[in-house]
Amino acid sequence: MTLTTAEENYLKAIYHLSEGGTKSVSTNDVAAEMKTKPASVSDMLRKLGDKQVIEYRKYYGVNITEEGKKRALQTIRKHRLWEVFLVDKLQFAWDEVHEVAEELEHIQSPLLIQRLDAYLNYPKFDPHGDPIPDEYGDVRARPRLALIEMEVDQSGQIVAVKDSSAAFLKYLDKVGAYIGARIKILDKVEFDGSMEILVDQKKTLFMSKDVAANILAIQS
Amino acid sequence: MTLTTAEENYLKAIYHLSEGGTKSVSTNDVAAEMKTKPASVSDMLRKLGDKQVIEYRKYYGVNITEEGKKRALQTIRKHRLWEVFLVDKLQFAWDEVHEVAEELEHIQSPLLIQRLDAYLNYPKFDPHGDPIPDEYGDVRARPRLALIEMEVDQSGQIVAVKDSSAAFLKYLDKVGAYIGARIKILDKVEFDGSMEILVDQKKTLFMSKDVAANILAIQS
DNA sequence: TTATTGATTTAGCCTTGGCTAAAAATAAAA
DNA sequence: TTTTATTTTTAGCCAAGGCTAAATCAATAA
Ligand SMILES: [Mn+2]
Ligand SMILES: [Mn+2]
Ligand SMILES: [Mn+2]
Ligand SMILES: [Mn+2]
Repeated sequence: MTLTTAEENYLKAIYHLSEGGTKSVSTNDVAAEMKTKPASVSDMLRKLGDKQVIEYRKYYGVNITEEGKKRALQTIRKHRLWEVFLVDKLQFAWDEVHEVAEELEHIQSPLLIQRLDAYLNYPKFDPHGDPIPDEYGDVRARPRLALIEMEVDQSGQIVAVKDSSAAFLKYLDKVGAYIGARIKILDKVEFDGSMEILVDQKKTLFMSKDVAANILAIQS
Repeated sequence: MTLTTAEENYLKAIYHLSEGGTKSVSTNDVAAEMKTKPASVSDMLRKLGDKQVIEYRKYYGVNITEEGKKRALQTIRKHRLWEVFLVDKLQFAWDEVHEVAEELEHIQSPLLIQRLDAYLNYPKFDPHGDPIPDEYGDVRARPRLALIEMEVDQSGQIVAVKDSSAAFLKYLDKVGAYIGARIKILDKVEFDGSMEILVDQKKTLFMSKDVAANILAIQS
């Protein structure tokens, strides 16, 4: 049973909103995420329910099924592989890839994805640090935490961003934060939650709590 | 003014059927090419006429406009660049690329195509020997003729195929004909139009007139 | 326990791109 | 010139994905 482009986009949104299928999702939340109206979402949920990729009980949100999770992860895999291609091979900036990948992820060709994966040397993470599921939908997730959750004097390495909007990514470029950077928390300001971070043992960075909440790191 | 995927496909079909905009095209011909019904074509022709990419007079075929030609050539450019990518970078066989390129050609991103073109080193021909229009829609076409039009003892080089179906391309692979091969006409059989060809000064190939009509060469 | 409110669904409409069957126009034959 | 055959268009229908407005349900407050 195949999904349309619209259905794939909805399913991906539901997967993300449900945090990997662990919680149920409301019609209104899906509408907000998809920038569409709740009435349109109700229609689509009925269709996705018919196709068994979600479990839909009227008036009580939806839960993604195992089959649905598998489908969503396939689309996510394609999205992230294309992002790697755009950045590594075509010199796109990491803030320029999302929209294009949003289209490319719907190209139907298992051979294409298999070959692309090999060509990119089986990458494990996309340009934003998000893990790329393998062809069976398995994700080798690293334990990550937001900078804002780290304590003063703790060290680590930036591995991903929570917000992949162009605006945020451009800001990170400007201040010199990037995935792979080694960091150390120098100070946390009680008053406004802002932080002072040492990057690569040489550069000091001040950031608001909003920024610190959207940078993910592993501790070391 | 933007075209939908369906409109782009129709326009491309009309461009090809009109032999680059030189002749007008009938509703039935478009229907056959698009594997759809004449009634559906009538509808679409009205839409394309409204968008000024064709000139549509009811009951008398259509002619593609200058604007339409430019649009069609952009789509053709994208199709052929993707085919080069699939063959050169992802190791697709030349008979495996068409369907995928038929989807990829509709991805909307001028930057993507510009970067892809550079990445592929500005190729001038696709894997089937068809010329790739530049970003302004200019095509540097080589004068080509079908093997069947060549005379005994004439020499040349295979530069393209007229039929790009998987079946035909697989057949060419099997018998060892390929784009770039140097050839010489050894014999033409009056009775059935079949031919005997010398490939690369060493291999002799017998082919039916149907095959010979679908291989294009430049004379030398 | 009833009334109210906020979330959700239903009803009805729109556009795109298909289809079939019927009507109409053109082209060909008598 | 009239009839016939072929091509093309029109009319009316369908499914997918949107929308707005109205109805309905569930949860909460009174
Ligand atoms: Mn998408
Ligand atoms: Mn990403
Ligand atoms: Mn296409
Ligand atoms: Mn080609």
